[in-house]
Amino acid sequence: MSSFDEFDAFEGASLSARAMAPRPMPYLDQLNPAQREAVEKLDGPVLMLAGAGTGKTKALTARIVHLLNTNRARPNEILAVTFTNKAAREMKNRVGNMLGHQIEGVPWLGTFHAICVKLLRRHAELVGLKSNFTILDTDDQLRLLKQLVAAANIDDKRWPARQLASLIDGWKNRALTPEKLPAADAGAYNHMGGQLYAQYQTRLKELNAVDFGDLLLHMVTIFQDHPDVLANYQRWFRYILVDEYQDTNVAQYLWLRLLASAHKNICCVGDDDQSIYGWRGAEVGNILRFEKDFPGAHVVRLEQNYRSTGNILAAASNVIRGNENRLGKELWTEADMGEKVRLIGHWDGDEEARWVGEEVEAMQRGTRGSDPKSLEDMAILVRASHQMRAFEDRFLTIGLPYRVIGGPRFYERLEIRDAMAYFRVVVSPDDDLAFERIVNTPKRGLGNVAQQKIQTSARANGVSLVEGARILLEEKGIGGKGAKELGILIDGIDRWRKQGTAPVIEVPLDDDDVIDDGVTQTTMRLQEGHAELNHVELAQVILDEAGYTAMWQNDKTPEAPGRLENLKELVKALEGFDNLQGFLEHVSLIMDNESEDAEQKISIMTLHAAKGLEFPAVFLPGWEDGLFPSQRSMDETGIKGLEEERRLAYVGITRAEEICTISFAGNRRVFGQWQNQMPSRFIDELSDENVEVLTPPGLYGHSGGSRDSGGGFGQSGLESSAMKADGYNSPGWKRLQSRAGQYGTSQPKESKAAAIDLTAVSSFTVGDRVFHQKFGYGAVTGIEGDKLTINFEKAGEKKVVARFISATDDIPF
DNA sequence: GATATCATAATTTTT
DNA sequence: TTATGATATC
Repeated sequence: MSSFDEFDAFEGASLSARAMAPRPMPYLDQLNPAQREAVEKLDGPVLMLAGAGTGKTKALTARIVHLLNTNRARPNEILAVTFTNKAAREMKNRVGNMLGHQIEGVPWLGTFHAICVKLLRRHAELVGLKSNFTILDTDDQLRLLKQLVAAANIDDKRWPARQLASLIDGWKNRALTPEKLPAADAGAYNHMGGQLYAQYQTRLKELNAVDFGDLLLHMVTIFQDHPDVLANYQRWFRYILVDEYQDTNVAQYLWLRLLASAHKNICCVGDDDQSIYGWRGAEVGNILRFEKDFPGAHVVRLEQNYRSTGNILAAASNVIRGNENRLGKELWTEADMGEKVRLIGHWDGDEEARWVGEEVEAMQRGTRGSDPKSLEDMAILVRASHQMRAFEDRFLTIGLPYRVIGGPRFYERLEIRDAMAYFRVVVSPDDDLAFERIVNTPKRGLGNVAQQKIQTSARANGVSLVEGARILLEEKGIGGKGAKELGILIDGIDRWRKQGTAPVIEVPLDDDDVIDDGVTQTTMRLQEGHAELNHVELAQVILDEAGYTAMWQNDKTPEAPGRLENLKELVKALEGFDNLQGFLEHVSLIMDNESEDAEQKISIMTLHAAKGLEFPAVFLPGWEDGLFPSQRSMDETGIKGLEEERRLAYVGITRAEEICTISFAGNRRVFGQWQNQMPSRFIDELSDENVEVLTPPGLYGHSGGSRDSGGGFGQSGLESSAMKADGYNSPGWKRLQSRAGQYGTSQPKESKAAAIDLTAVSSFTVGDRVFHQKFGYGAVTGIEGDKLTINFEKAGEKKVVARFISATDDIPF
């Protein structure tokens, strides 16, 4: 409001005065003093220490807008880096909204990796690559390493290639090229580490390929070895912004420091208390050292939290206070104290899952002392993904819709990588890794021996695998079924390439993010005229004619339908690109997993995956020493590891807005063995006065008891009042229903018996063969209300709610 | 070259 | 316990 008052004052002024008036800055008025300070201090180094839920994205986006608004920089002179595509997308959207779409956007806002790809394609030749290099996924990387390890005659039992991969990864994170590798590191992996690393890098160059780590490493190398190139970018990027600075590794740090060293207009945003990726190479030291790196740095602390209640904040603060190495921040809030953090112990992990399930349902009904909550408003955050299983099993049994966040990303899935390998072979015939991947997928009768022959032939003739295979066939080096199939595949590759190719011409690059540094390529290749098939049709043809689609259609495993679905999605995603090549260049960096579905579900994810998210109600199960904090973490990195675990605890608690429930179990099955568990040491670090201890049902007296424990309640005062407030006539229930109604598809999610799907129940009888999304095929062995007992072929006997089951017959009875 | 069987290892995973 | 990967066997 107030900003517009100012603006209105010009209404009566002279035209010239009005024309020269500064642009209004309404975005500044929405900031608190600390945020505003961080936004307005535009020049020189700034460290924005932003605690959880303190509005750092808001400040960051406002800062970008302010840079533009004050004419400090044009949109393409701002470099803004994030770690995730999601964060980049959100920032782009918010900048766009603030600017009211007056400009097209900020072209150099993106992830470290995305920006480095863009830069590296311009300067690829400086590190011996062509600008159309491919980005290898971890699969390809591992396959390549395995070959090198085998060639070096190393027993990969004792020295798994995987281990070498993570060593190399670590070196790249630390910006160590093979030449710079310290002797101590080079001696790792049976004294061969350094040597194999060098060989790996050589091989990558031969393949015109890079891995994720190379994207940063190559750019650092280029900047270090070519001061002229660096100087151009130093001039070009007048202002630099960095999100999640506590997560930067050495390579990213060097990259930033090189770019910022001239003007030092760098603003880093982060929270040392949320540094949880040390094991991935992140250096908390980077943020702790900022003021030394950039003398005279302006440090701003964002400490007002807009997310959580007082109790939650206080409990979290007390935990994190246990860490020695921190810059120190104290979060505060204007919000009420709210409910205390709830703490509860259980007999074992199953009991814990059962209890959480009941709590979730109670919260849905609104019988937990607060308004009814949607499942979308709740999350279960675990330390390790194997903890999810108990919850999934339980939720399946009671029919509670859930969603697991994380897991393999879309482009990491087997079928997507296979499909992309086909595309790669067609687009770049010398992509040996892609060829290796698909040569016998689907099965073509080309096993180890045949593949070895292809390798030998290729090497002997100094050509790619595809050509090697062609020669091998001409020389009749292999015979039988394999030879025939290989011939079909090679013909197919030739044909597909022809069908998808049109004449190529060079056209000037007309892009507002071109940097005029004299080195940049100023033309790009464009397809002219018409190919026989457009790239979307081509993709479909490739998958069909290669027999890849058929392979999954004939597959009887429960995953097969989903995989076909994913393939369809992949082909559809192609529509957003001009050609296959363009798709392949970007896909590994941009495809993510988010599929929005209409149904309301509770989220289950790891604590790591939860960073940056928030939920009204959060469950934190498994707070037991050894599990959380993780024993391995403490064993491997000692106090450093423990402190990172503690930060993880802090991250977990601060995800909660209103209700935070911590739980632990006294017994847990670890690798099949029952183990006694001690409550996590972090539990005792919670401040007493902010915690309410709940008593679990069943701990005293009967053990666990029946599932339908609408009557299993009775332990705390909350519940007795909850019981009274229950019933479908209560205001809470009505609100729940009306809210559910907004989402069209979803029926009111059960308050127990409320939503039994009678048609589903009646449609099954004992003995029916049925299909379940997760467990696959099975036979019905019992029916009990809306729950079916099913003996699954793969998963064994389970009790599952009928609506998750579909009949395998097509007869709809 | 494909299938069955056995040994082995087992956090967290932004790109 | 379980999932995965390498060897043994057909």
